[in-house]
Amino acid sequence: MGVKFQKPRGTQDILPSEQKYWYWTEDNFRSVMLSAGFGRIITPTFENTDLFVRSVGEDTDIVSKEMYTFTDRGGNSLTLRPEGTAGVVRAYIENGMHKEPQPVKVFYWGPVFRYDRPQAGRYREFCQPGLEMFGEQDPIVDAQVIALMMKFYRKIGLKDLVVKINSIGDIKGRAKMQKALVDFLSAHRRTLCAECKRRMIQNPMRVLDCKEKKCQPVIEEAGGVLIDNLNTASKEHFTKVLEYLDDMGVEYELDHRLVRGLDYYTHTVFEVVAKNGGLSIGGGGRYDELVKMLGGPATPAIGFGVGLDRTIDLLKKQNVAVPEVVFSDVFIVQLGDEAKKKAIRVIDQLDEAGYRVAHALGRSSIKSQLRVANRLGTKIAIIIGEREVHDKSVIIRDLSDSTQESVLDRDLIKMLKKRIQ
RNA sequence: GUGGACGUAGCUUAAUGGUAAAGCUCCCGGUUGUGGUCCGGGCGAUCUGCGGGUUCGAAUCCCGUCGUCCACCCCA
Repeated sequence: MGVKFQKPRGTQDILPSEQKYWYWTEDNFRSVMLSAGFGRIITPTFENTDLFVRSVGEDTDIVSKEMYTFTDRGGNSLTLRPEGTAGVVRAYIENGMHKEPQPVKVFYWGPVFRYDRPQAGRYREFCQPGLEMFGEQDPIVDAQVIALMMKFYRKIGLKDLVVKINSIGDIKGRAKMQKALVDFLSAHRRTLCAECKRRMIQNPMRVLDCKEKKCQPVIEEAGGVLIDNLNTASKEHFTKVLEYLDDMGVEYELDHRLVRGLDYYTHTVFEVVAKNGGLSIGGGGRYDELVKMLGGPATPAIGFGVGLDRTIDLLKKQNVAVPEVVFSDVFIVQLGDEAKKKAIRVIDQLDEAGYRVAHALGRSSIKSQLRVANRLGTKIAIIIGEREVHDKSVIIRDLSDSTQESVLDRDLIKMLKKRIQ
């Protein structure tokens, strides 16, 4: 059979056998968020293109070459969200959430889209849970948010992670810092690649992202230039954040080259990676100017996003045992027409009692039905044949140890409870 | 966006110019109503992602295209 259609490049089918990882991470994420006082928010999967251009930044890779942008029938330019923050900030402003008690704490879970060349751990549609916290600029929340993110990773069972962290300063110091950076880069312009020379003028911070070999020595130093030129307030903020992290026992690693691919960040930026290297599985930072920039009141804010697909890849790589999804507690086997009718009644009864009931009513031989039960991994089989119909009884068989007993219909639930706690 | 490898039944692979194999899975059976192991049998590639070309003849060679993976880039 030739397959006519295949999934679009960079997308994935996540089959039932994979779902245990999704339930596991989703349940944990939700409980970590709820217990920390975050409320769930669901925003549209697509927004006006301009929202992303303005917030993420025109000269970022995301906006300049990775967005799924389309024109709808009304002629509006819309874009499938390439990240989670912009939409939440828009919602915060649009719904007047700045009138709610601050800080406002929300979390989300959903797909994001980037037109990028697929690779292991890199998809065009991927799942990105995250949180945003508005209205608090104290460095303690930077540390708390990072700690919360690590708590999630710890709860799902990941080990050996480290937070890479840096500060890119506040907006007031940005001009001076950028000038120092540009001065420094200009002095070394001959050793920089063409792209960097362009970025130096358009968006100097982005030069730090360059991986061009010839630029490396300069960039290495440039990171130091940034840190050295943080203004006093920014330095203080960053120092406090690190202090709090030390205090909370969160393991971090300073990375002066970390500037992140989105323009809206200020102060603290961070990414999480496995200690033995690999892709970053989550990241975030503070963005104190974004709310105002998008038309809201000046509001400090901070957030992070988790790359769930990569997180799950890492769970597998680290052989973390996640709970199996139980598809069925009992399996009903029926033999003959009358038994089949009785089976339907028993299925209802057990369903009402809260059991997950599996069956293969379309099959007739006991062998084939038990084979299915075995394949599903069901612990208990309930066998109903002609004899049981007459005796008003059923056979309860424990497939794990091959013991079985005949019980009267009216004792079924009671006897089942003994075998399944 | 750049460079490279790869693409055979649901899955993992074999066959490298001569009319597509195997294991697993799946289905059926191994005496009266009992699974997992074992044994026997069967379904399964409208033919080797798709389209074109070279050739008497292609899964095997060439081109294009789609997809996967790797490196770069970027990030989640």
